[in-house]
Amino acid sequence: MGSGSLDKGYEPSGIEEKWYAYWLDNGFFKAEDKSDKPAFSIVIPPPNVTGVLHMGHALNNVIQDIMCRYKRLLGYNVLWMPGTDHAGIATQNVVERDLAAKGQTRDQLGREAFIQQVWKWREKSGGAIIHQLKRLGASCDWERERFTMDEGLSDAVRKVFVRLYKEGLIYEGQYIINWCPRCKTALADLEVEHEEKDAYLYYIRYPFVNKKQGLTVATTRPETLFGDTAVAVNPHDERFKDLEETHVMLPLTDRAIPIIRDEYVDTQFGTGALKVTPAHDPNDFNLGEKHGLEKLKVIDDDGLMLDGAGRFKGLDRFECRQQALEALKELKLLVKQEPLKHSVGHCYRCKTVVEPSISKQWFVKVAPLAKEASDAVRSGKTRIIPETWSKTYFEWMDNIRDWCISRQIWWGHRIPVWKCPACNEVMVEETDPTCCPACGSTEIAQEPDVLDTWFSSALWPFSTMGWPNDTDLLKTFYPTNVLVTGFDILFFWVARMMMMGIHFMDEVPFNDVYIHALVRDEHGKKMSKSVGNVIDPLKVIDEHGADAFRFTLAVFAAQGRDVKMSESRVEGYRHFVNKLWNASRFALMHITPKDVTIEHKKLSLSEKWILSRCAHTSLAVKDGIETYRFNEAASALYQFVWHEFCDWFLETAKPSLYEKEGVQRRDCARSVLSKVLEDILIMLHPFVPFVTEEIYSILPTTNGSILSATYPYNEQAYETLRDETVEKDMEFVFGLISGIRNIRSEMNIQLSMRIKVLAYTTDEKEKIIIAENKSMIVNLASLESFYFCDADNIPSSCASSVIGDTTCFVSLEGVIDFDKEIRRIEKELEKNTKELLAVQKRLNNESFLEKAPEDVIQKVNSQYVDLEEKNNKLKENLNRIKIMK
RNA sequence: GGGCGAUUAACUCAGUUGGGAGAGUGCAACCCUUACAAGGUUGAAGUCGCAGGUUCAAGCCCUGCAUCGCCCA
Repeated sequence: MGSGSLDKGYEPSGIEEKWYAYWLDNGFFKAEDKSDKPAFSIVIPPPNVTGVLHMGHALNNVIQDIMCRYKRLLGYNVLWMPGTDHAGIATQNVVERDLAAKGQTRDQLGREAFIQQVWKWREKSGGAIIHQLKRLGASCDWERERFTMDEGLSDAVRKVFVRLYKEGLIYEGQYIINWCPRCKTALADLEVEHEEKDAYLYYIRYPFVNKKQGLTVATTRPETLFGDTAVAVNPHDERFKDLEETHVMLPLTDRAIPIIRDEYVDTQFGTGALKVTPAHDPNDFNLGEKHGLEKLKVIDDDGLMLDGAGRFKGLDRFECRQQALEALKELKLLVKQEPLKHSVGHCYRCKTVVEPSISKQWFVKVAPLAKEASDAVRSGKTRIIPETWSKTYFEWMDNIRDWCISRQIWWGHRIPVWKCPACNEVMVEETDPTCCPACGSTEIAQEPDVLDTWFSSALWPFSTMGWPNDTDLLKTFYPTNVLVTGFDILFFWVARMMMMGIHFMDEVPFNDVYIHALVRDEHGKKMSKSVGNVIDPLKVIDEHGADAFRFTLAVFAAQGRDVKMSESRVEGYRHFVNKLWNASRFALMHITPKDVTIEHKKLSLSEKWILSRCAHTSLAVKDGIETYRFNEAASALYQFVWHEFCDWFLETAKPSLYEKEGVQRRDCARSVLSKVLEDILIMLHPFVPFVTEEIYSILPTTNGSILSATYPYNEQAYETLRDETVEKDMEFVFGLISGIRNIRSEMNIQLSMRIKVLAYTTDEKEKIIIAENKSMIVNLASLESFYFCDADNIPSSCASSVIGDTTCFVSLEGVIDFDKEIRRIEKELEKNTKELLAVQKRLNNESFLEKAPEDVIQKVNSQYVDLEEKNNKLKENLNRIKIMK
C-alpha cells in the first residue's frame, strides 16, 4: 500500500479510529444474503440497551470477533449479527429513576406517555454500548443491527405467542410466583437470586382451641402467620401419634385452623410442626392444593399487610414481623428464637427481597419444548463446549418448571390477549381484534401485562434474520455456527433459544455453544461496583490500546476457568504489540517493493527454519481457534513472534540484510523476511486487528486491506515448508551459541571483548552444520574467531560447553578463573548426572522394558546415550581444567 | 441438602489420548550490540493441596480428606 516509516513506539490512539472508520466505509464487515462462498454466522448476545461495556462483554465479543475475522481470512461469507435487548425491567427502572429525579412517577404520566418516554430515553442514551463495542474492534455487520422491540422482532414475538397459545403451550393461571414489591411485577424462578442471610428461627406456640397447650411451629417469617390456613405434621412422627386435637388457634387472630397430616413435613426441622401458608410459600402452596386449603393472601403488591393481619393491616411486611413478634412475646406465645443462616430470594434487577405470592399470571408449558431441546444436545446436533456444561444443561432441562412470562410493567411486548368483560371471551390472534367474536361487544380490553424480556431474546437467532418471512438470510445463515456466551445466561437465554429455535424453525439455532468463563478481578473476586474492584474496559483501551487488551483476553480465555484480569498483564501484552511494531520497523528498513520470490534451494538454514516454524505456527493457530482454545492460539503466536522470529531469526538475518554476504544472500533474506512478517500479521490479525492493519498498510509488498488477505495455512504450503530436520539442526546451532553465551555471562566477559572459540567434534553431520553456519555463530556469540580443532590440540586455559557431540572451547587466555570454571562444570555435571541416573533407572527396570511401547523405550534409550555422552565429555573437561589449575 | 470446578515457581496462570515440569510478570547479574531499555543476554526459583490406590510409568486416571469458589434447591 506504499512505503513509509514508523514511529519508534506504537501509539494506538488515532490509528484505531482511523482503521475502524476505514473498515466501515469499505463495507468489510458486511455479510452477503446470498453467496457462493461458504457461510459462517454468529448472533451477538444482545447487550441490554441500558448497558455499559464491562469485562464480560469485552471477553465475549473479542472471542466472537476473533472467530469472525479468522473466517473472513479463510474466505467465508461471515455474518455477525449485532443488536440490543430492550431489557424490560432494567430499562423501565432506569427511566423511572430519571422521572423520580424530576419528582414524577410513571403512574402520573400514564402508560402511553411513559412508553414514549422510554423510547426517547433509548434514542438519547440507549445503545451507548454499541459504540463501546466498536472501540473493541468488533466487526459486526452494523447495518443489520436489530433491537428486540423493533417492528420485525415484535411481529415474530406476536406470531410465536399466538402459535404457542393455540397449541396449548401458553396458559393463564393462578399460581404462586415470585413477586418483587419494588418493581411491582412477577418474576420467573430464574430471576430470583438466592443469598445466604443471618436470620432467626422463631418458635411460636399455636394453642389448641380453649386450651393452654398447643403445637409449636418454627418459622423464619412470622409475619406470614396471618395467612396460615393449617398446621401440618408428619403422620409417622411419634410426637404427634396420640394427638387428639384437630385444630389450633392462630395467634393474634380469632381463627381456628386445622391440623393436617402429610409426609412432606420434615420431622428433623424445628419442632416437626409446620405452619402452612399457601398464599406465600411455594411448598405450602402445593400442600394447600393437595389438602384443599384456603389460600389467604395477607401481603399486597407493595409489600404491605392486608386485612387478614388484623390490627397490623397496612404495615410493611418487615415492620409487621417485628411488631407481631412483640405481640407474641407479650402473650407468651414466642417460645424461643435461635440464629439461623438461611437463603433469601432477591430480585435480580433491584435486589429487593422477593415475596412468594399467589397471583394470576401467564405461563409457558415448557416440558415438551425442553425435551426436544435436551435431545438435540444429547444427540450431538448442538455441541456444548466445554462439554461439562451439558450436564448442567440437562439437569435444568430435565427438571424444568413452567415459565412465568407475564410482567406487570409497561416496557416490553404487550401480551396479545384481549378479553371481553361481557362474556369472558378470550381473544388471541395475530391481528388486533375490534370486537368480541362471541357477543359482538366492542368493549374488549387488551391484557395490561407485558412479556418477560427473555421471551423475545429466545427468538433472537431467527427473528433477527427476518422470520417469520422466509428470507435469503435465514437460508444462508440459519442455523448459526456458534453461540458464544457466559454460563450465567445458559438457562435464561441459551436453553430458551434452543427450545424456540427447534419448535419454530425445525432446526437447532446453533451447531456449537461455546461457554466462556467469567471475568474476575486479579484476586478472583467478582467485579462489583460496591466492592470497588471493577476494571473499566474502556479505560484499559485508552491506556494500553484495544489490541493489547484483546490479546490479553485471548491469552486468558482458557476453557473452563475464570479469567482473572489485571492491568499489569495488559501492560505486558502491550509490550508485545510494541515488539511487533518495532520488528516491523526494522523489516521496513530492508523490504523493498520489488516482487521477491523465495527460491528454496538458495535459503540459509535459519531462513528454512523460520519458514518451517511459521508453517507450524499457522497450523497451531488454526487448530487453536477452531477448537475454541484461543489461549493456545494466542500463546503460539506470542512465542513464535517474540522468541523465534525476533530473538533468533532477525538476528541471524542481519548480516545478510546489511549486505555483508552479497546481493543474492540479501535478496533471499529480504524475501523470507517479508513473507514471514506478512504471515505473522495475517495470523495475528484476528487477535490484534488494528496494529496489524496499520503495519500491513505500510508494507511495500502488500496490496489493500489485511481484511482481504488469505490466512497462510494450507496443506500444500505446510508440506512444503515444514521441515523437522531443519528445525533440529537449527536447535543444535542455537545450543552452541547459548553455550558460548553462558560462558561469557558466567565468566563476566564483556560483550566488547571478542573471544576465540574452537570446536571439537567427531560427528560429521555436526561438523557440516557448524561449517555452513559459522558466520551465524560468530555473529550471534560475538566471536573473534571460530575454528575446528583436533583431539590433540585442544587449547589450554579455556572454558568448555558441550552440545550434542560437539564441545566448544572458549579461549580465556589470561582471564580464566579456574575455580569458577570448575564450579560451573561441576554444577552442570551434577544436573546431567541426575538426569542420567533417572533414565538409567528406567532402563534397568525389567517391567518397563517388557511392558512399555517400543517407541517409548527407543526414545529413552537414545536419551540415555546422549546423556551418557555428555556426561563423559563434561568429566573430561572437568579433569582437564583441574589439571591446568 | 444436591451438583460442578479449583488447588502447579514469589504473583497470575498454561499443561488435549498417562511417557524426561512450562509461560508471562516479578527477582538477580551483566549490557544503551545501528528494530525495540515497552529492549537484549544469562541465571536463580516448584515434595504439581494432603493421604492412599491403579500402572513398567501419575501434575494428568480412581478413592478419601482439607481449603476456596460457583450453580441449583
